[in-house]
Amino acid sequence: MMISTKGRYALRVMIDLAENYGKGYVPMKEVAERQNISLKYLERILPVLTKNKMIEGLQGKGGGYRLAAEPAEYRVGDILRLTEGSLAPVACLSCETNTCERVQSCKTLPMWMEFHRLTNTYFDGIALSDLMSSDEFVKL
Amino acid sequence: MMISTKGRYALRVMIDLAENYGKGYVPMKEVAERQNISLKYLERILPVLTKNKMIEGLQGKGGGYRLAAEPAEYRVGDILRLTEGSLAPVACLSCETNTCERVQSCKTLPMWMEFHRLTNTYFDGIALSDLMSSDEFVKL
DNA sequence: TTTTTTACCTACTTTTTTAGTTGGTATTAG
DNA sequence: CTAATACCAACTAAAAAAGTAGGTAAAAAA
Repeated sequence: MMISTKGRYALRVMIDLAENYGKGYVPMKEVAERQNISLKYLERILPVLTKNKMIEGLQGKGGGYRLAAEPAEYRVGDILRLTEGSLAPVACLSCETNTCERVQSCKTLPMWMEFHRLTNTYFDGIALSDLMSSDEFVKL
Repeated sequence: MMISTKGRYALRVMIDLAENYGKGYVPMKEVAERQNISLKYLERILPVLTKNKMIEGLQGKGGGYRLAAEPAEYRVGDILRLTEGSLAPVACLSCETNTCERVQSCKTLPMWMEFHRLTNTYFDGIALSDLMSSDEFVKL
């Protein structure tokens, strides 16, 4: 399985916040209930999104989270790469610590690279706004 | 990471056998040495390929494995689906045990389904013969 | 100023998956 | 009979995934 709960939950939270865009700060407790996800687990997933300015958190009563920009500004690819670390299909692509000494002769590497490119292109082609309830998701 | 060693090793074994196609049975010991993979681990991975008639094993001295058909007959997608179980990006797609009760309202499901289709199409578009040393792998 | 509500933080735990290893048995050629 | 091979089942160690526990800090409302 390529996408873990981290990425899937983060995406669902982002969609939820997108659907509440413009209504101020939304408490994560509400999102967790709506999405039926453990609040505590969500709290562990969100920091990477706030640190990368995707969402903004406000502490205290009346606080919560909100999107930092319009839903159309967000690419699903960015959200998944942040939360999953990478969308690479095999380890030797995910970072520069490529310790594989067969790189030069590897017969499958080009295939993995091309698939990686394809994956990024696909998810970068989808905006958060494409996944909101009002829209029907249609993609060739 | 989507593809584990099971799928990657199986693919390398298949390429190795493809490059020795027509030369009779090749002992897995040789393949393991060439590919620098534990023979014992390979022995655990291969049964699914033999049971599905992808390769043929012959016991005893002078035995080994060989492809059951020409390299061009094999699709990378088939090899990966057999060894990895499925190429689905998320669990809710990989089988009919879809216990998720949000199926109807899930805003991300169509996106995962389309990516799944894309993935299968990509890997089904590559034949084992495309990965052999003689060929230069070029794919749009 | 006290209470309540929220984000934010760190360490721990449990379960599952991955990546093997160990120790064999069955079969076949020479 | 011996050597080389495929074939088989149980076990193990390490890592990752998925989530819990138990707080602190900040801000608004009472």
